[in-house]
Amino acid sequence: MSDETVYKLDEQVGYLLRLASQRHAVIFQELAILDLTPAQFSVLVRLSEVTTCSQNQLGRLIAMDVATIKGVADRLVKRGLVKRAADPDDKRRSVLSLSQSGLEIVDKLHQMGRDVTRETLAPLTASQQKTFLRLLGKLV
Amino acid sequence: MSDETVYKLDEQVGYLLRLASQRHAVIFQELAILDLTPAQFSVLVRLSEVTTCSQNQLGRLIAMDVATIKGVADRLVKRGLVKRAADPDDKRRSVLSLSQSGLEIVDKLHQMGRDVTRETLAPLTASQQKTFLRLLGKLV
DNA sequence: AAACTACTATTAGTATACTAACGGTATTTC
DNA sequence: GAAATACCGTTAGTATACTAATAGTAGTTT
Repeated sequence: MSDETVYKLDEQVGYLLRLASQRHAVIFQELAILDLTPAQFSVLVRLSEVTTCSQNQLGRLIAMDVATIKGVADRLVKRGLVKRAADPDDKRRSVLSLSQSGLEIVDKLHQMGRDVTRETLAPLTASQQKTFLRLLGKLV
Repeated sequence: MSDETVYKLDEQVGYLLRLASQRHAVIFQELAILDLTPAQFSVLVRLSEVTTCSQNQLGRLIAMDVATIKGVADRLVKRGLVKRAADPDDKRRSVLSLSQSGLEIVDKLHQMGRDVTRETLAPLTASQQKTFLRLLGKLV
């Protein structure tokens, strides 16, 4: 006889993380400006913080694979929210920065991000929200 | 002056959920038998619980889109872990069930799932783990 | 300076995860 | 019993997210 209880899929972290991410994605989509995705949002916000950055370096700053950041950046450049330029000092690099349109929506992005977080955490009390974010932060 | 504090990407639920999911995916991959993915794992475990199920219904039981479950089921059928049969009572439906090979690994799946969860939650104390899972469950 | 190593970005391939549209089948409603 | 509605699975298209391979560039070591 094992001391383990019956295995319940609905109690596993990985499964619950997927469900929570799904719910967050729905909320994000409802509140998103310009039909931005969470990944695109992260790129824009981080880029506004660092002003200028090589593509791979930016990926590292938001935990995105080089192949992933490539695609996300491509779409943002195509939409005119991000500029891509050659680095004069290092021919390997392309330097990313926000375009004028990108710069103009930064404040709206922050407000939108706050709304998404508020709505996502709404099922929890203020104190539970603090606890949850603290513990979630430890798992990263 | 706003009463809101500065917007920090690293403190937003959505961003943290993505990072936590990434870490979980890495751990899952390290401990996975047969190179199973988390999605495939969910299908197999749920299918072992219900024995038999239509494809779309199974998707609903693990919060997977009809288009998503289609792809996941296809790969599992191709690998011989899942059987797909026509429903004699409803010509629209295809009925899914575990194959012999699928049935034989159920116990290993449970053990593996427990290991993944244990490793993923390792940064937290036992009491924190309970709290975290409870709060995460409220966000689903 | 040549060799080695490390980093840059790109590409191809796979696996989720969604939307939207489709044709087929069941059920309900009148 | 015919029409309307709902559900089934499939397909095409888009967006993340990874691996692995590649070519080009930069730095380091000898």
